[in-house]
Amino acid sequence: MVTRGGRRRVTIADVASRAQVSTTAVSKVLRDAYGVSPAMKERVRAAIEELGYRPHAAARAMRGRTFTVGVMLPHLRNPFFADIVDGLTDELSGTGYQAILVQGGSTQKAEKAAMDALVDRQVDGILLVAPLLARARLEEVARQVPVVVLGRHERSPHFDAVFDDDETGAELVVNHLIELGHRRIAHITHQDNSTARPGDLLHVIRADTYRRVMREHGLEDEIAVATTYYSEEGGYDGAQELLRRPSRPTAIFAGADQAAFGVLAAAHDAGLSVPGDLSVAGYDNTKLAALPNISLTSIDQPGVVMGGTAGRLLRERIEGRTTAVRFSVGPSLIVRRSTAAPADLPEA
Amino acid sequence: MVTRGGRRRVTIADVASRAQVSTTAVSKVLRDAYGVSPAMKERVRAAIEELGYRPHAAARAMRGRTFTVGVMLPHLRNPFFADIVDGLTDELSGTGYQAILVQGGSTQKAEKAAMDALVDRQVDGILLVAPLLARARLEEVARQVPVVVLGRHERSPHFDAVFDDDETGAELVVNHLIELGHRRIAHITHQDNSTARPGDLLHVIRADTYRRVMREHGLEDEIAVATTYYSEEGGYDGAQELLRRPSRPTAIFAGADQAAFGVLAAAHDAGLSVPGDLSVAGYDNTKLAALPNISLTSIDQPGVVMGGTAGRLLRERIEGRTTAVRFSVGPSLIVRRSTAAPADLPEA
DNA sequence: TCGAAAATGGGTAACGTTACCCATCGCGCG
DNA sequence: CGCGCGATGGGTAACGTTACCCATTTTCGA
Repeated sequence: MVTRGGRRRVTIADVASRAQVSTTAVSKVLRDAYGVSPAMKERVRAAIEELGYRPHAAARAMRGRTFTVGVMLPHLRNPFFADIVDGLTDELSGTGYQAILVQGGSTQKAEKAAMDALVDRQVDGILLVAPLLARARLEEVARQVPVVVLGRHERSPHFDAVFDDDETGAELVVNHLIELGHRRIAHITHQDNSTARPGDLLHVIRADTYRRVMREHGLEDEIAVATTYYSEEGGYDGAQELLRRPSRPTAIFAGADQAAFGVLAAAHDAGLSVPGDLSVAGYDNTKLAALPNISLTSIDQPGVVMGGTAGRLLRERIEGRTTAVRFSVGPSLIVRRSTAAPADLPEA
Repeated sequence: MVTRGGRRRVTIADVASRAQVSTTAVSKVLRDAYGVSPAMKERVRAAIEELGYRPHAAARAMRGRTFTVGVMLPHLRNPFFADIVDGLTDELSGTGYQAILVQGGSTQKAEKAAMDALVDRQVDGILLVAPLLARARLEEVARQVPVVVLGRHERSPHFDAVFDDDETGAELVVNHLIELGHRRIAHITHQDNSTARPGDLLHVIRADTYRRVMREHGLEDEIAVATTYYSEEGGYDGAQELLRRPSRPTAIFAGADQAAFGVLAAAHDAGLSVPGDLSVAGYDNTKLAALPNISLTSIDQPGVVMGGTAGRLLRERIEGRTTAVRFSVGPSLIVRRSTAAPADLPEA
């Protein structure tokens, strides 16, 4: 290891000698601990200011808190994650906590490595966004550090869950399409590589709800699901597959906007007009969905609220709460120009 | 701080007693240091395996390396950043290094805080993506830890720079529009909040190049620049402003795809067809640009390569290199359907 | 006025790891 | 046969911070 040229870091000892107090005193001031007179507090604060002291997070990690929360995201491509992180950062700002992010990737191995990386760095709490691992594995981590899981409907006594009511969301979409007069409504879902209980995964819930609503309207024979990925390529491939089927769907409900964008591309390449020949709906209401050229009907999830709530729950857990909390937010349907009545609608 | 229920962490001492060697020996094995016999190495490895030992990054941070590199991103909304991070992660995989990300935000204060957070966490190297701070401030950090800056054309003796040749890229776009027959070509640039030397900032280079190429073609009187932001809103507002001007442009070159998406929306809302009434070009060639409904002419930057290179340079610096490197990648023009000859093209 | 309790300040041993140094052993060479 | 050196292994003092405990001073009620 090369020795860097910079001056030695300002430590608590430097502050102590400057303020003519003990290092213990400085530490107490920093932590707002008991046993400090206002006068001493003032002197120490001044010394901190003058010397530009910043706590050494790694050293703190050896003893106390790091004032760091770790966030694991599957990837950075979904703009919805940006909302979550913004909500979290907002909630954390002013509390002295800093968020660090790591990429979980798409395999369980990579995800485990990412989680371990956070544990090894001694973060005070971890937010897991849409993890793949089985609940038992998450609970293992939750035994070591406070955990909040976002995007899974888990009911665990050991960590909190924040999620969108995907059942209601999917219902809104499918009902909307049925009300428009569609019967051959297909769905594109996500191929998971997960060992979680299927019923806890948002894409499974969306797909199951799609099937249930179809059945409830006597459309069980029209159920058609393509299992690809919640990504542009996945949407494209899924749509191609669905459009090749003998009874071509008149509407496709993609489980995520990203996939819906791929559906739009596939429709275009197949020479189908949207919504003339095919209605398309997504989920997440990403900003792009609102662009006039796209104008995608979608489900809005309050990502900022979800991220903020996750941050609050994490802080509560760090402060000592041990009872589990589940927080569900309500989705809302945003109708745009990608959905309309099917062209061949038989007059009622 | 609550004491967590989990078992005590496995430490180097546990491994040592299991393998019947000293902690020093274990440390040596971990670091591949000199003075270990193959036999001992094997024993220690076995013990590590059996106990599931993982190095405690925070403890390492007190003495040696953390095997962590920090990445500061302005935000998570630009999918181009995902490519950079993927490139970096790829390059780092197998080397034992882990990347952690922090959000820099849009103010210099937030950016400074984000950088400090990385320094305080004792990362071995830092990748700064499109930072706002003045070079002197970056060099201050670079004195303490290896730094690579991505997206600025900086020439500093103290850190490496990885960037796209924005001059060539902007030239490609403007020449393309001129060749199509456009004369009233406008540009949307980014309002920076930066104290960096303007000539080092990519958006300034793109804007300056736009002006230069226009002048070189005798079009100095047609130069029109809207200074908003590289974001959808920014593109929308900028386009509105440009389209209100007396001599309405027939083409708009937005400095980033995100802004170009906003331009498309503004054109739509103004009742202008693209490319019939207005040609639009972007920069970055994000995936969305390729969607048939958008089909945006853009400049492709090899983000994965840039991120990978940044990772390599960072590792080299961590290994001891102190001479500065600048790495520039070549952009390429991707022509799509958002650009065409202007409608009122006078026959030549 | 005395004693006890509260308020205030500091000493010190950890936390897990690594860098530096020293001790031992065996072997080859003069 | 003795010496020196390379190979191998370990002891130990940091790194910067905090938690626990103890010492001293101040306050206040009886």
